[in-house]
Amino acid sequence: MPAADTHMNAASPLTPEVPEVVVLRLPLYVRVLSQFAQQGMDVVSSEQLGEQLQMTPAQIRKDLSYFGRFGKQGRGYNVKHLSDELRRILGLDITWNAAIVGMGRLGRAVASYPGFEREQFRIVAAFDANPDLAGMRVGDVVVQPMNELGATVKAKNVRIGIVTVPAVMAQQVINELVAAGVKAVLNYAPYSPQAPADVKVRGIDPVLALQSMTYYLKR
Amino acid sequence: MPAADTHMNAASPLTPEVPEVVVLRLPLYVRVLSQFAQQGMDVVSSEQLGEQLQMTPAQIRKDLSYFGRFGKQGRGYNVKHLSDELRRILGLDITWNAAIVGMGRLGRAVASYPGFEREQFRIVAAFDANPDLAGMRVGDVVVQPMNELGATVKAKNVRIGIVTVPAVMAQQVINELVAAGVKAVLNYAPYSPQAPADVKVRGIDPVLALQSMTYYLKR
DNA sequence: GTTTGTGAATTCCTTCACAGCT
DNA sequence: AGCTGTGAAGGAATTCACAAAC
Repeated sequence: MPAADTHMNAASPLTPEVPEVVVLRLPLYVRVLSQFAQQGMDVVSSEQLGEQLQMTPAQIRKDLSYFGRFGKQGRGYNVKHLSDELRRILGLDITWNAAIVGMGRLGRAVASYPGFEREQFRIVAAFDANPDLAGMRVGDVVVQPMNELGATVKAKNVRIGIVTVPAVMAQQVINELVAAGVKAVLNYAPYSPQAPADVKVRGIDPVLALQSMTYYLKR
Repeated sequence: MPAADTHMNAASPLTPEVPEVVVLRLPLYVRVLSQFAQQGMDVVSSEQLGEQLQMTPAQIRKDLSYFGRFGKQGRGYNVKHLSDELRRILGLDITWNAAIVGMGRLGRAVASYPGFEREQFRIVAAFDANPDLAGMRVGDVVVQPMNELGATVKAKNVRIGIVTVPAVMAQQVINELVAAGVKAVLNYAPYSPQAPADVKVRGIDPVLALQSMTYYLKR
């Protein structure tokens, strides 16, 4: 196991855990660093990062300090170096395999989204409960029936499940993915699923996002 | 920064400043209440809501207490009543008009997603910078050129913008939407935009969600 | 001079625990 | 008895502010 964690504190029996909210922000830093790199910048300050991300420089520095010391006083952070370090910390230095379940309109759109491949997430299998869809080609993969999910997930080293089924099917599908060994689920269904504590679930629901904004719109 | 006013407490009894995290959770409550209603339940406890949403009952009760007293001691909450109240609080008792900008593959998929209409968000206009797409029919609307954005947004009472353009175009498009009077933006571009404080922006980025989960996967 | 990294201070959020209502 | 609503307590996250490094 690589020594990705520079944190000390060996006295506590429990590992000093990085707050989840910090982990959620790291990809944002990676994204903005790519942008700065594309603009030809090779050094950036926490001030500049904070301006772009609408957050305080102190928060960025504090977040980074959970993982190490990546900057130079009086100068800032090397864009390429910080980006590489954060990618390594997040486990983005390798390609991750994902399986998508639900090949209706939404599933086909998600499977065709080029943003995944661009960031080294590869959809290596697709499933649908409708046997009529089996054999259909979507992107780089061929749709398989649900009964092949367990074996395929294991055979293809799939660690991530993407769920694009109707809300009423989501729990059952997530159960099957978890049973097959998946430890991370990206859930597009408008439903809050149950999952074991060692399985990470993130929801993508544009309707929830809209519904929280209307609160501020209605004067 | 010497403008540190620690006594700016708005003494107004009618505006108890609700934390944004609370507002972000309200749509979740609405969603789970619909689910319970569909199952035929007409009363729920904070315990039951908490179990479904994986949060503590106390948090749910505290959140609701920002807006009123919706439950009955010893009994719980009337599902229909609480749902109606939360929808009203969120401004979901009316239909909201939205405009979508960027009619490429992603934009067409988003515009066709039935989840918006189902929750009374109506896409009433669509725009694209490519003049060749003008006139194309997508769902219920016809794609218009960008130079018609300002007038159309005003004419059709659009309060929400949905941005499905490439990252490099996102800031410019958001600027145009804001100039046209839009006060809420749902941003699908993998980019963190700048916007005035009175404009709400929420990002939808499945890649960010995946990137924060891999941190936990790489054991 | 500039900017980081970080303990300390502060602010914000969650959970507790129980009075009070049904 | 059962469950809400809510001050108070406790815990987390953010921001401050400054010594150290360049």
